[in-house]
Amino acid sequence: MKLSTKGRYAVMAMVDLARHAQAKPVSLSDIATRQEISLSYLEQLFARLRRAGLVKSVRGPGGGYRLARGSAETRVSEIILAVDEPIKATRCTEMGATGCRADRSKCLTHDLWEELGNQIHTFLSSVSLLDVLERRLASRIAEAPAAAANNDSSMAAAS
Amino acid sequence: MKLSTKGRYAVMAMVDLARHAQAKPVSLSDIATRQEISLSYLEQLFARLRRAGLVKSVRGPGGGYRLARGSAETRVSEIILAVDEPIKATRCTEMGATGCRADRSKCLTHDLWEELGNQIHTFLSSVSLLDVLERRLASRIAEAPAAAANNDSSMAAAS
DNA sequence: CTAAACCCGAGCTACGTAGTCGGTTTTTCC
DNA sequence: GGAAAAACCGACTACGTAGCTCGGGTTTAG
Repeated sequence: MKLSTKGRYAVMAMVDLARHAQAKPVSLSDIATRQEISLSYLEQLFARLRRAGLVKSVRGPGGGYRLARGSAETRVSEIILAVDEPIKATRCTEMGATGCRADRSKCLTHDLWEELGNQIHTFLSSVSLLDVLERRLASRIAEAPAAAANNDSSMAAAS
Repeated sequence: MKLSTKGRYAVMAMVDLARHAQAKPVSLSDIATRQEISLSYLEQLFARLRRAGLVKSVRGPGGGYRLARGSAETRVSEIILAVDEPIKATRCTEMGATGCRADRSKCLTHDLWEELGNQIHTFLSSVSLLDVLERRLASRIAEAPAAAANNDSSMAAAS
């Protein structure tokens, strides 16, 4: 799961789309001005979102985009996966399975990154567009039991 | 929390260091050959790790590095924060607080990224070097209750 | 038939990662 | 004391790619 500004832009746009969903479809230029994202860049993002089946397009004047499903059925993880294609993750996966298993010690961290990926995906899968709109971001996740003593709090989302 | 290969290299090196911790300190060239990371690059990483107080150096022949604390007391999150300085996250933070609060609709996703950052940090804080060494990566985190229906499983760690 | 929208892909640019290089300083051991 | 092993330092660079622009289509309402 890649976490870039591209994915963030896509989510911003989709939230905007969900917010302004009405009878009429929403045009990209509306989203562009509201969210301050360039129109042509948005077009690229929505091309991918459409191919992924997350939105439907209506062409011609008065056209625009609609959510393919409801805002409660569209999860953030889907949006990010649609625009940021997955790419390779841990060094050993590039080496094609064998190299990794051959020298165990080299890939001690392998499980760690995989598990981290799972965590991120699980979280983002648990959040729908509607959740974001209504600011329902309950820490769905139980606090880690031990070890969470000090908080070097300088947090920031990944880029 | 930035998730780059730099951070991964640092964690790999620190796990290697924890694994080979003995009476003698571990030299970077040993780590370099075992983990296939260039020596000079490792030097840069360990300079930061040292400044962050995660390792101690011993100079001169037979010198090298030691963990400043035990492997059970060193958390993965600390390593990543030490080498990948935090950087800006959510666009509105760059705009300096006011801009964000002024137009609420623009920052609907703000809470989402912040919460995601918390999730990642919480997870990585819950894992110590010893945990990685012994492959104790229990899904410390409760499965998300609803919504986790489909698994579009193409996962990969962030880059 | 015109204009509003979507659609498409080629191309550009600035930035950060990942890495090199050449050197200095400390310290051990012969 | 001198050689050698290590940490230390900082400047420099190549390269990928994220992020964005441009210039054209194509569809369709009015």
